[in-house]
Amino acid sequence: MASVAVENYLKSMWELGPAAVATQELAQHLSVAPASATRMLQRLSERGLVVHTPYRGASLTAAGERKALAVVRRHRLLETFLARTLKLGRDQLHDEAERLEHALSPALEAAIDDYLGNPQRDPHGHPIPGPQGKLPAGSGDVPLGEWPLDRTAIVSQVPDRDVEMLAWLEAQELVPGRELRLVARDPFDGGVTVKLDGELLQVAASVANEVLVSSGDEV
Amino acid sequence: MASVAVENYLKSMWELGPAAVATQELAQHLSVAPASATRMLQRLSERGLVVHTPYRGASLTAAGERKALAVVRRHRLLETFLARTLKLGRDQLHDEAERLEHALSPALEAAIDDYLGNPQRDPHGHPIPGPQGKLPAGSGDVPLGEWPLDRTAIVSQVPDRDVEMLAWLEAQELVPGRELRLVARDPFDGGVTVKLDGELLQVAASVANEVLVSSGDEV
DNA sequence: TGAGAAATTTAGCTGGGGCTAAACTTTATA
DNA sequence: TATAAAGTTTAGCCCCAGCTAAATTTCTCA
Repeated sequence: MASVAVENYLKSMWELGPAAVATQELAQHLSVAPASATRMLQRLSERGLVVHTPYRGASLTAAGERKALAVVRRHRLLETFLARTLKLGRDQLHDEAERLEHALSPALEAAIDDYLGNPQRDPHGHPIPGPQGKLPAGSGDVPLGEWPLDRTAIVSQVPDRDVEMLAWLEAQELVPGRELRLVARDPFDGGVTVKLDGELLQVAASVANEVLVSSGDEV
Repeated sequence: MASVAVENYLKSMWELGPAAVATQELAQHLSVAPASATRMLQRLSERGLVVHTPYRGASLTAAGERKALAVVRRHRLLETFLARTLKLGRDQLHDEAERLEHALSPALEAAIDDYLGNPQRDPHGHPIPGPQGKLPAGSGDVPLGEWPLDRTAIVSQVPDRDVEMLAWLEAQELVPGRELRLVARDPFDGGVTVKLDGELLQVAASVANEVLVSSGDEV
């Protein structure tokens, strides 16, 4: 039903939401001209997937969000599937899933979910929406930069788009499941120093904002 | 580079070839109007992928065939991969691979090939073109209907599109690798009677033409 | 062999989804 | 608070790939 383009717009809207998304922001995220985004928002609006207030941005309707989450689910299931079967590195997963997510039938989606044992998180630690679009908790996850000093944390989520950052994180073994402790916070730019297995590591603010951690007490 | 539509046209051309393919035949195979096929043939001709003689049909150029075989390769690798990992039935494979084949990157194709150990045949027994588009032998395969009487044969290929026929074949366990013997041939319509594990089975001409067998002596 | 049937191509339309340039709002600043 | 800058939308264009109807070519058979 929904074309590849429509699915991508909805997914981007979801990723940039839930607050109203500016036309330009959306256009940049999708690498299209602002005028193209405007037109698509108008179409999505007609289809009831988006609420678009001219000059004020747009946000997903409930129906739009449902469709967006279906795409996100397929994406994350695919990443998990490719990692599990083919042992692809975390940095390869995103691009591959990005293409395949639009070609996955409901039957195949179900088969993959089944094969994987209904996973709750993908290899980046991102929660996988359920078949009806319900997102599992993941609520306790906070940016590494905001974690209190001297309390043990477990890395729960790393970014998936930024291959550079991902490679660096991988090299430091700063991956989901890793345990660490915050030993210092730079008061100006938000960079932090963490201790991993006794080793001290300097983490830039941009990275500390993208890496999420939790106490590890959750399911 | 090549759109989904272009890839599908090339694949159909290859499946219907190697003799010149009539516009109507192509159109039917792709479920489009004949006029649409004409226009696409003209475009493919401009791009040097096809030789089109107006009113006389078209055939693939070497470049076109290379691209077609790349699509076929992805299709058959995907079928093999899905069967191996997800245990999908032979009758589900085709449709799924049909969609995914257009979204497979070279890197992922290579990873799958590797994971599978460079398979030579897909689950239907169809030969998988190599990375450079070379087709493995499969030369000894002949239609079941043309096999000599009373000589042992091994089923080597079954159709992949016809879900009905595939289900029937599956039910009779007439699948690649199965051993059988021709005990009678209907002189009029080409139907045959085969013996499977001592059981006699009547096989209609339409089926006997689609199922390929060999002596099993090959690689 | 010549007329009708069948196949094919051309002409002209549709819609999706890009783009740039120009017009219009909103925001920011002097 | 007026005006310039920034953001957004409209207007008008492009290509792709489908469609139908009409024109053309080829085939067939009386």
